[in-house]
Amino acid sequence: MAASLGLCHETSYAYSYPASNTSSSLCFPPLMADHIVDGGCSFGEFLELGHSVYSLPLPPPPSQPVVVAGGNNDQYGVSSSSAAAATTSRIGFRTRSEVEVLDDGFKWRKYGKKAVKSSPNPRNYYRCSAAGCGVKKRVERDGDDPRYVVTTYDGVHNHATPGCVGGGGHLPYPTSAAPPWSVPAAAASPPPAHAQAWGAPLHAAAAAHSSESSF
DNA sequence: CGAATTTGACCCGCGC
DNA sequence: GCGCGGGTCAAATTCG
Repeated sequence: MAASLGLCHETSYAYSYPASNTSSSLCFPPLMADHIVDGGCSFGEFLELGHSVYSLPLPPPPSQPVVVAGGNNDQYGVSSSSAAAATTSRIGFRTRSEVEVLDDGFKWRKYGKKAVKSSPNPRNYYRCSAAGCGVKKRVERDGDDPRYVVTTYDGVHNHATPGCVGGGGHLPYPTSAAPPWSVPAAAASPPPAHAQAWGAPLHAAAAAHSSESSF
């Protein structure tokens, strides 16, 4: 199983997506479906789900449905946002990693670093370097447990990652097996059987990840 | 030489 | 209205 890979199987995810956006080809870090267990999913806070911790930083939309993948509300909390958020979705997840910059297939350019009060660790700001793509992400070490890195994505990529498109092979899963959050509106289907494989290559990041076998 | 990173300053929004 | 905190910008520096 994923744990044997010695990778970031302790990953927490939180994501909210505009239900209207179904055309985006998103490739976010691997989700260890096999590690996602039960947990009363609630918005606005991290959820410890077995080895994984989920957080849903955005408040639940008042009327939009929460699209859940895997047929299990406790597995994937993909919340749809209101119209106002149709262009600004936010996804947050916590990953146990020694490196802060996880290789998710996209090319990020750092544009800022800031010490925030909510955390003793500085927060780094990255922007997708792809032309026309305004997706941003914030990366910071978890104040409670520095072993974890909290990453928050802001926005939706309007392009495929080099690893997502055929031939790239950068990401740990094939495009056809895009993770549920890549197709929010239709995410009510179970994750692909090979979802576990998503946990494989976070490449450099993965290489630097601490071995989970000790935990 | 070009691209990416670093770092301080500035701007904006929110709470008091 | 003021102060604080968070986020972004832009110039300088560093690295490939």
